[in-house]
Amino acid sequence: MAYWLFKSEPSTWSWDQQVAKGDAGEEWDGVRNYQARNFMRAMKVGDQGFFYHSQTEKAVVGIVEVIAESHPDSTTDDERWDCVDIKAVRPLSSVTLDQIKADERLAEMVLVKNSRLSVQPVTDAEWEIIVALGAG
DNA sequence: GCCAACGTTGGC
DNA sequence: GCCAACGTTGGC
Repeated sequence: MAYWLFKSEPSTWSWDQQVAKGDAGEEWDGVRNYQARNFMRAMKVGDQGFFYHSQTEKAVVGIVEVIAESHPDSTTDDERWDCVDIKAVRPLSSVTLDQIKADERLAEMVLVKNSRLSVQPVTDAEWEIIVALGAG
């Protein structure tokens, strides 16, 4: 099983909105970046990911799970863009970007190295560290 | 609100 | 196929 990170501006699509969708989940649509799309194409049902709020909050706020593998993005007719469906699993006590940057074990995270990429892979080690930080 | 970084587009 | 111009993102 692989781990990922999904980034969203809370004013556009927030954790609360994701939670409101329940087990039915929702498309992670709107991605128009090849790297991010390719990561979504690599996802399998059951993979887990962090839900990250950019902009005002800049924190990992919850855990999501992939419930449908990549398929055409329903928000565009452009066949280049695919997306997966995800559902909220459980909230985390916020792990802020500051905390992540302050932890030298997380210095290689894509979130730190390439902050603009909206869908990213997370290593097993990074996953464990952040889950622990978010245990509250 | 600004600006740096980065990805994408389009002209050549 | 290169590269300049442009648009977008996200941290500050």
